[in-house]
Amino acid sequence: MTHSIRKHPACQQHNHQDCIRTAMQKARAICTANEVRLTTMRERVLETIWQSHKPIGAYEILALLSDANKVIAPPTVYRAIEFLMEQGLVHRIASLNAYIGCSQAQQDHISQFLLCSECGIAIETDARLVSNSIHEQAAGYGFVIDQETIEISGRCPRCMSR
Amino acid sequence: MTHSIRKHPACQQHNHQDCIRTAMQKARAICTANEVRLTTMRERVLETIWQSHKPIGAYEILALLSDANKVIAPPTVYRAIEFLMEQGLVHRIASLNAYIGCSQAQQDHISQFLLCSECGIAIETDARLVSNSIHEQAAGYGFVIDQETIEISGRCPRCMSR
DNA sequence: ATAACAATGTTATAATATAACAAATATTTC
DNA sequence: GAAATATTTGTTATATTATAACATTGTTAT
Repeated sequence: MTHSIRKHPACQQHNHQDCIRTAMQKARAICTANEVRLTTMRERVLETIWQSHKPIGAYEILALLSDANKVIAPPTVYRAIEFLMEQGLVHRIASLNAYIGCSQAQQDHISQFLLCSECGIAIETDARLVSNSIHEQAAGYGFVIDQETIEISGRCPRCMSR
Repeated sequence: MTHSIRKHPACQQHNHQDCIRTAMQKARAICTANEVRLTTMRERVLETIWQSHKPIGAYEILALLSDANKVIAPPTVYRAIEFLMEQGLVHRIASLNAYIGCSQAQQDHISQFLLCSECGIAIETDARLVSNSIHEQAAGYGFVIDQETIEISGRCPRCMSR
């Protein structure tokens, strides 16, 4: 039996405005539930991060939010990112020093990313199986896990077929 | 049937000079085999990285190799690190912006690290099982893997039993 | 309205990493 | 072995990413 290739939205033609809208709605709901404030600044940063399915750097966010009238300083962006990560709305991609919107916010999950080195896209996948292997092995060493950074770089299906 | 906890050398009392000596010998052999030059500078950087089982930052290496007589500049250290990584003698820990000696140099392997947030120790483990799960999942998305960054942070057995 | 708290602005600087070109050191070729 | 070539290291400058510390503004509760 052959499985067909699962297509991740990020790698397909899609109405990205919907992605953003959905993400923002979810974010508002989560912040309400958590009784924390999704301020204008935090909302703008999250929206900017969701601009694409590619991880974005803090200074890139900064540039997009700044203009002649209003220049935003690094701490403002980093503080918003910190907040968004605390609420599980954003992940940090350590291997790229960049940030990406969480596509399964609120659902308790272990994140794992497939990062295309050609187009830059990040595919967040369910890492349950992978995580099980990791936990098993860690347990073998008496190691207690706190956080898992699983970042896989390579080429996405779209870039492969070109 | 219960398995006993596997003890990683890094987490045990051991003669660390032996670790260093063995690593340096292996390094020399690998560089000879690869027909590349393990110069004095590269050797000193590798030796410094092997000073402990904890990932070390580039600027920390720099400080250890510099003194009043001779101040070493960043590019020197970064170039040595680059070389050592190319030869598979050193790994970069993305989540810490730090470097660690490879404990299974030359053996073609996928590295995975258990990083203790308390004592800083890094345990390199065989990631074959984990990697299988990852490859399986990536294949499901039509994603072709190039490099795997698997960094697990938590608490090592030694710190747990204190 | 005022106190208390939270978020943002502002300035400065820390930490990590690389670019570009010059000098020194090895290696190869003759 | 000397000249030509390639590799490595030195040097200076600067890019990139991130945080510290304190002032100001905005929000919430009393």
